[in-house]
Amino acid sequence: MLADDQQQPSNDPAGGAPRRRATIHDVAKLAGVSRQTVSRAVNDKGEIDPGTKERVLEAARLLDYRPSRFARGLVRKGTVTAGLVIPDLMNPFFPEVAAGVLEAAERRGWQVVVWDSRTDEAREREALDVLSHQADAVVGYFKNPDDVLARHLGGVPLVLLERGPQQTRFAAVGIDAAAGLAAGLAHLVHAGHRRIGMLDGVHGPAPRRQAFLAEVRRHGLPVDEGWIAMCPEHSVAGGEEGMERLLDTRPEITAVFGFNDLIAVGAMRAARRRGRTVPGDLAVLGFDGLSLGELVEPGLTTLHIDKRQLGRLAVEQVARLRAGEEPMSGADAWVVPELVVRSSA
Amino acid sequence: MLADDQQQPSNDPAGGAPRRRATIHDVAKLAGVSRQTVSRAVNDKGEIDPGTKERVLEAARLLDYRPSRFARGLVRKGTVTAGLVIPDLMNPFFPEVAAGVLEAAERRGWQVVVWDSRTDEAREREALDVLSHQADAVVGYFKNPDDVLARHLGGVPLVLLERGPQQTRFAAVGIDAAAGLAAGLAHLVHAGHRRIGMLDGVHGPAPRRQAFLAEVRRHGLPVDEGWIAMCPEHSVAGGEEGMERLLDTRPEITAVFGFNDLIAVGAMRAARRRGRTVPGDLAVLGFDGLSLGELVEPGLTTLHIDKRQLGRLAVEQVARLRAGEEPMSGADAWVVPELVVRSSA
DNA sequence: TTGTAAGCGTTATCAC
DNA sequence: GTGATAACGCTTACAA
Repeated sequence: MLADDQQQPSNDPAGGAPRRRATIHDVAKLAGVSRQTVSRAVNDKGEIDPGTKERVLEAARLLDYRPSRFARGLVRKGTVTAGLVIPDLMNPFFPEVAAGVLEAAERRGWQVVVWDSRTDEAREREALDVLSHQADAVVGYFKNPDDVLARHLGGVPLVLLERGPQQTRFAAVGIDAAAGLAAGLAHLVHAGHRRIGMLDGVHGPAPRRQAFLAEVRRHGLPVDEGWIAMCPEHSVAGGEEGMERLLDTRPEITAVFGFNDLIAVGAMRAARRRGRTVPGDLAVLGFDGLSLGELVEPGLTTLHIDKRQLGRLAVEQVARLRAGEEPMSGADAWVVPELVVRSSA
Repeated sequence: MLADDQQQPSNDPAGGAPRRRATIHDVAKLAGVSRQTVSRAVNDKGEIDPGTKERVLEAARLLDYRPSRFARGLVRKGTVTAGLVIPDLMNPFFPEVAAGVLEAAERRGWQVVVWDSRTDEAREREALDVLSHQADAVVGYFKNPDDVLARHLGGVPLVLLERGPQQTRFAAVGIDAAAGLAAGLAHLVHAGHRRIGMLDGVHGPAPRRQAFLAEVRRHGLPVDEGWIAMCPEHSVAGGEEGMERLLDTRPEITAVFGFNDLIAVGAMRAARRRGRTVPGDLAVLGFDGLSLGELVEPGLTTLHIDKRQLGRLAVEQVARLRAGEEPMSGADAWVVPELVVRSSA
């Protein structure tokens, strides 16, 4: 049986030059039947004599025959491949989004080709150059502006992750940063904080920062761009660095909102290294809801996002695009963060 | 220009039934040229009049034409797609391995289709059933035994992650658990521990446990299966549960080795909840080297693995298989853990 | 510069 | 049960 062939370089019966892969034709010839019969045997349809079938399968095994997915795809429609572009596999946030995408895609019988762009705009473009040829649709995180994306997309449908409708002309799924920050800042203000800073991420969605600013002002608290420190990267180290800087320029803050949980954790570490206690001297609020937040001490208070759901939604958008339907917009295409209070704030 | 088309349901110029996708033929007809000319325009080869090219491109845009990747693949060889089967995207270990795979694959110009098996044997088989048709090779983590894998592989080359040569007839890349545990236990023993338990993972590679047992015995320490508690899952929660049990049955232990870092962190938490200090009353040693280990308190002492490298190696094995070469074996196909001492042990 | 013809490897249709 | 024959959508010679 074909199945029993386990030693891997099973190949090369003649032991010669690196042969081209066997085709259905070769198998047919070797088995002394027509290509059609080979097809029947390999895809085990009925309408074939068990004996012939056996003979064909044996020939196939001998030649290490595997049907060409291209030829097959050409003739059998229905194989859908989606591209997924992820900026940073090391940030636990994104694998979880990816899990949602994979889950939803699998449910639809789609495959997913994954690319790691490492938050690099040039790499994003390379990803699109490839995926635009190999995928039926693309979902992902992109820093490149709409027109650049379009140029490298060659007409393939695109669903942007974490971009609001006012930020792109493409279909998108996003996070309701405003709602999240309303809850988050209400919590901080309620706890008595009036001098609240932010640790922003360099290449992330601007809405987090805007929502922060809006909410702070709505509460009538003092704030300006000086209260916001940029983190060079969306990591714990980046958060530490940003916090150091913020503590230098605005030592009076009593609370800080981190662009994401990694940055927030970095902020806690930096603050404590500077001799500040958390939450005593400095309250820290994160954004993401990584499980990491439960593990650090004190536990991280954060705006939890259903990342899997974000991924699932993205796939649903793709499906709509493909069906020629209007993509979801507004609240349907949003995930709303939920405040999870632990000890850090 | 084609590129400027950004609104997404751009489709459906006639506004009718859900049309089939336009082919090169349709474009040729609309532009009033031959298919060959369309091909030239789309792949912008030279040898074409700028005017016609423009006209063709316009027609293509109008029809929302995208070349079929199948037809293309059929005629242009060289598109390689690898399948990657990952057991648990929520464990930060695996995204990092995946990153290594993606990195190496990209460098070779390969694409990677990712599947999340969620450590489920049935799902592994489903993944293989699909990937065996859609991928040129598969790498991944599998619980299914060799013969089952072979049956669902249909002859597609497979590279197993974290299986030693004595555990599989397939090509594989592994972790030198023995070397790791030698270093790890030496450290614990040197620190004076003589009663060391282990928190094992249910469906993980057995070598960790075997190496643990071997090393403990080599040091002449008391140990039997009772010193090893099974964790129901490879997570912090699983580690907590296992530790609870171990503390019940073997309260005399002064140190514990965790199957992976997540489990080790769970062990720390459970131990402390039980009133034991770490490392004072209980030393904890992990295995993986997740960055999480630096963030918890106390910092987790662990056997650090270069996960990216593991992924890269796997891709290299695939390349060898494809080239008909002998896959690497022994030390070449191993990643050696490195002891990272922090405060937990 | 452009068109014609011949595959690429598979499956579906329809005879035999 | 089995085998021609015609697609499938594209590219690559080779002509024109």
